[in-house]
Amino acid sequence: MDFKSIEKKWQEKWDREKSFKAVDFHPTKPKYYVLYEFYNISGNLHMGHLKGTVPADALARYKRFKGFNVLFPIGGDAFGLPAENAAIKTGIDPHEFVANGMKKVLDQSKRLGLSFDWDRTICTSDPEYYKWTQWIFLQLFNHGKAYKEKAKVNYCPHCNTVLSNEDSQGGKCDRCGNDVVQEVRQSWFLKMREYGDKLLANVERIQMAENLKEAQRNWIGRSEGTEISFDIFNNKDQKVGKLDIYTTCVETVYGITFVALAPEHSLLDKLKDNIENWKEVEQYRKKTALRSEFERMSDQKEKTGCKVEGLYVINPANNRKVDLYLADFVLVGYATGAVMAVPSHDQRDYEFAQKFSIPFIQVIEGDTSKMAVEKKEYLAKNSKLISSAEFSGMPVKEAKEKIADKLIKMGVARKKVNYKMTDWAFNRQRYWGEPFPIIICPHCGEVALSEKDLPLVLPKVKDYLPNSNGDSPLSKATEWVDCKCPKCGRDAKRETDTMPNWAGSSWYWLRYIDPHNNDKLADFEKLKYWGSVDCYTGGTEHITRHVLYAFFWQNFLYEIGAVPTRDPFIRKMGSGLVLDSEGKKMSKSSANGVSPMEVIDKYGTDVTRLHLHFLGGYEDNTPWTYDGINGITAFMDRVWSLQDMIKGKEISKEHSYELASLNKKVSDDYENLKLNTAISALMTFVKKVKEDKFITKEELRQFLIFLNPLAPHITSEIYERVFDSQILDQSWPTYQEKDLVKSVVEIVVQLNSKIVSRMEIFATMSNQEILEQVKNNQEVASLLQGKTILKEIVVPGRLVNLIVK
RNA sequence: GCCGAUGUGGCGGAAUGGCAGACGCACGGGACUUAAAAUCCCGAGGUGGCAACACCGUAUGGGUUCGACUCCCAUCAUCGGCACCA
Repeated sequence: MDFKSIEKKWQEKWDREKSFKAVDFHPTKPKYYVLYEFYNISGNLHMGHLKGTVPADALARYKRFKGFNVLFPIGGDAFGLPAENAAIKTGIDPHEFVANGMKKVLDQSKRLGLSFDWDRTICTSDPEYYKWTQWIFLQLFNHGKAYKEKAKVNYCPHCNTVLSNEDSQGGKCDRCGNDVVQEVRQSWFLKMREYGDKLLANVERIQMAENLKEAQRNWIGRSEGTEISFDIFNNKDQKVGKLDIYTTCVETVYGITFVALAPEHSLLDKLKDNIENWKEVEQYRKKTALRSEFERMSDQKEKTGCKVEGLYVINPANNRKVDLYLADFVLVGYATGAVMAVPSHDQRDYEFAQKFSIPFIQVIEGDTSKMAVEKKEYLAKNSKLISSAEFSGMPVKEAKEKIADKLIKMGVARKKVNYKMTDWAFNRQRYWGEPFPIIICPHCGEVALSEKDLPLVLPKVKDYLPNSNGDSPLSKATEWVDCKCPKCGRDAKRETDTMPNWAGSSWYWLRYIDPHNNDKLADFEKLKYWGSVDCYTGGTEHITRHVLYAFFWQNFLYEIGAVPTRDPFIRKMGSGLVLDSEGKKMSKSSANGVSPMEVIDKYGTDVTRLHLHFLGGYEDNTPWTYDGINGITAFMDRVWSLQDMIKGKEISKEHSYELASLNKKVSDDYENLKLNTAISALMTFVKKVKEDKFITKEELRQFLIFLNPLAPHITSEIYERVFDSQILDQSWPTYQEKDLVKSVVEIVVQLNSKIVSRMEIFATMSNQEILEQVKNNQEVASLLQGKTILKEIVVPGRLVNLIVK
């Protein structure tokens, strides 16, 4: 049997007949939206793509049999580095690179037998698409959620571009892996921090693995605390300013012995004239400026700092004078960039105080002789306060609230929530991205284009490198850059930075719903019909970037009435990685990589699909190996040979139980993307049929449908041959609950939890009847002689356990 | 350091608190074959025993339970996330 020609035949047929077209507003079928994280257009598909697409495909095919109107689309994430780098290296126009790349991955997808609705294919670098990415940016801008500001941003000197925090995790550029530095630059930001609580609510609502949820919560980094205002005085005891400090440990306020500021803190410049050791302060600031924030964060051993002479603050809780220090462990980007330091109860403060001989005031019970007694410890023990005025002797948990109340009543403090997540640095000095629909006018500032001028098309250029002054490559396209201000009509220039490649992926699932709409990002009624994505598959590496961005934009679009729901996805299934022989992630760049196309050429698509997913669960990492693929090939041969074993028409009594439980098993497994156990259940059924040396026509029919989501080609072929009709026209077989119960079952008989016997009983028997049969059993009866039964445990269909003495 | 997930044969991996190791791979034996491959049949967690069988076994140590891979506590290891976050 020639799998290759069979697979080709069916792939061409599906393509020709648009077999997997989703229907808007289907009159009878309920909708189901399956999404796979679209392709980054960079080259060929790799094994990782199989790991994510095939389970989604199986789910989509299963749901169609189940009578759902399934939307299962695909597209290309095309802006970004691969195309830009190819352009720089080889001079190929990124437009062309992407067009070729798209064709390649779509063709390869067809060879994988994926049942996408090809008519909805989108590509983020297509002006018809990015018109709406720009439109969303305009809305963000017009609603005050996008702003341009001179601020410290992550910058990759290797790629010559600004990066977001999400793109600089661990201080490394997400793209090139080189160290990221921090620079003050004019940058665009989206007010993502403002959405912290809403994103957390999305995290709670979505169905997703706990470790992924936790990663997102960590990234958002919400904390609740108190912000306290400290008055600042000069050495003539004149009040010269105010300093706000955020703390989550207000209970330690009586233990403050110094206050530490981030070296970059703007207060220093304001109070420069009062600072007696300005030279020293300036030097320290310069020194820390040379080290990136990442360096400072990773270097935790040696505390460095600098005392600020001539200024002090007053602790409002007890009116104590407190010295002021600069310390590079204080980060300017978090909270107010200032810390109230309590050496006895914070290990960092402890080390800093030791180094600078700052006194300690212990305010909570515990042994602070070797290290600080920190929050975690004293909260767990609910220790008592000491040396804290009227709060001394109070348990921490109570004191925490009472002290906060007191300070709030005094008017020097307020409750505050903080996030580690920052606003999204949204501009890149790149050619291959969405141009900002913004004109920079020397008189009016940043002026938004009007919606009717969208899309603002990216001009074709010859030179893809950034300007030597660090400006974006687009700055060289002067004809495009020079324009008139829409507000005042005078000469102005376009924004020449482009959007990050995450922009296009932050809303693409919405566009699939109405991909060719010229008036709206998608028709609202269609958005309502398709709703949230029911199941979103893809890798886990984007969980703190793409998925959070997706939550952010969907919330915003919901708030401006552009979409009907706050939740982009109902369920997110994170797929594991395919590992190479070294145990490393297999990707296109991996040296030990195996191309899915090469496996398909040798073994066929169906076998390849089954083999990879038989190796391990969807969420687990799968070490790739050819070992075992022969077993899959043999299984498929056996499936093929079922055609020659048909005897009888309807479901036989020999197989009714097996068929019904197979139905239940694979249904559950497809729903949960557990393809490995679905495959083993299918194998077990074939084994049983082979043993019995027959299969009835109806049994084969159902079996083919059960296998079809995994092995769509061969099952389509056999179906056509045997039944002279199309498998895709069939619906999922149903079964009766009674078929799930074997009429006769073997149970285990235990005496004092030890197996002593096995016997067959009728499944319909009551517990009483079972017990009777067990006790009447000769073998058991002899063992029971002279013993008293203390307890009888019956687990229907499984076992009887008699506790005797 | 904090948080999360995971830990089962030679290997990949199965098991709503109820016969651990399903389903496969690799392996051993047999059938077919001049032979090999393919295919088919049989075997197989470990230890002891010719055997029936016995004992031990799901990272380690405790606990709950008639019964624990599964639930609880502690420890260890691996992977992942966050990390001087005030």
